[in-house]
Amino acid sequence: MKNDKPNPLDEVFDKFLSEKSKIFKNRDVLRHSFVPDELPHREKQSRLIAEILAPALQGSIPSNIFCYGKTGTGKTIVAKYVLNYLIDKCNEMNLTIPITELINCRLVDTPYRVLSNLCKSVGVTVPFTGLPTDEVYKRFQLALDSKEQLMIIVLDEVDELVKKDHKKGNDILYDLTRMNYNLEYARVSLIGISNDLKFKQYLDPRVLSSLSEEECVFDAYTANELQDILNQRAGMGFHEKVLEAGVIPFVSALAAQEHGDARRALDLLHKAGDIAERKGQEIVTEADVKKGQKAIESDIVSNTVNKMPLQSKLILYSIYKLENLALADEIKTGDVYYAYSQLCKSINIEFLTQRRVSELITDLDMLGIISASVISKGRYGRTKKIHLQIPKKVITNVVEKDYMIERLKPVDITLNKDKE
DNA sequence: TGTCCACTGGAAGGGAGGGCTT
DNA sequence: AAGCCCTCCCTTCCAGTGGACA
Repeated sequence: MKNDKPNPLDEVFDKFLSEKSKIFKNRDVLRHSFVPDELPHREKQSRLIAEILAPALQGSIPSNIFCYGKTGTGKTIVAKYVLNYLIDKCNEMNLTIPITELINCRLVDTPYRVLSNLCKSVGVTVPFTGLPTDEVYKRFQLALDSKEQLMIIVLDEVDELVKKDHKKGNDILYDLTRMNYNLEYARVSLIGISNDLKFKQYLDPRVLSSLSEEECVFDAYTANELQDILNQRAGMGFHEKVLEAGVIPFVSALAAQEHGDARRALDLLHKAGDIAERKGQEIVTEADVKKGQKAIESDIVSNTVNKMPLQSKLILYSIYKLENLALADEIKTGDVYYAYSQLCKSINIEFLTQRRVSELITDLDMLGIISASVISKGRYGRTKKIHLQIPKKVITNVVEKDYMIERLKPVDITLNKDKE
């Protein structure tokens, strides 16, 4: 398998395998998916959820719970933590262990897929498409009700399910929240998690009342609370005295500015450790944190842009080209559409309608890649005022590397008004 | 004060590509 | 093989809108 010539990659792997990390004791505990034995500053929420789920241990039907709070405020981890604890408790007391299923509705974003995941967790396989949703629901219900058991379903980012299709999203939630009425032996409890506080307004009142029988609010962490969380994880994840004194307060302060996002804080601490390690340092400094922050931001943006479909890249590229024009002090939807259609013509591909382009512009805005605010220009109509929000370097590094876009580099873009 | 612009954004539906049931 | 259903991406249609201008 090996030839005589040494592969330079050997050096990388050998070094990694032979040397113990001077920085990390255990990297995994710094991942936000890791569930520690204790959750600082989430005792109240853990207790509340545990109290709501506890009756299930005695065979009654637990209430559905709706948890909400901003990103990185510990909603998902608290749900996982309580469920793990519940399972341990059942083990300890020789009780039937509940089936638990955590579904992230950002990834599993249609009623069909949610149901097919639920089917899988009760041992039923369904095709990834082809069946009527009703049929998948029936199969799930039948399998679940085949014996006395409790199932706890956690729908993380449940708002995504409803935002995508109000009617279908509400229907599936209605069915799941009311499922207990149709079950003879099994019981179901639903935990809905959302970071969109406006989400409730999309919900059918019937769904809202049954989903939020109990509510659990997660406030943003303060800088001090973040420090406690980071200290706990750093103690497990880093070797002793590896972190320079100011590192944790600095990371906490940065994350507190980002509306108290613990996930972000952990990522940043992890990244800073990585940077220090790669440089062969023995301590992590504030400078590493600063570099880490830049690297994280740049990674996120580049990845997002890279994964976008061609049409969105072309729209983004049109905005970039327009921003480079001296006249483009105020880029409007119409300008972008005109520029975009020029680009499409130059590489001989069909262009989308303005309605669709307007929607894709909104998507880019949601991703934070551009800003697009609706403004009125009086008798000159209503439009979106558009600005690029990412460094132009990302466009040249990522978008221009797309093999389709490479073909149109020489094309000159003009503003809509220039054509008259 | 009414008009009118350049859109926005909701709703409905088409059709392609996938797969199931009968 | 036919009929049906799903998702995804898109089009078409159209009512609604904020505010500059006549």
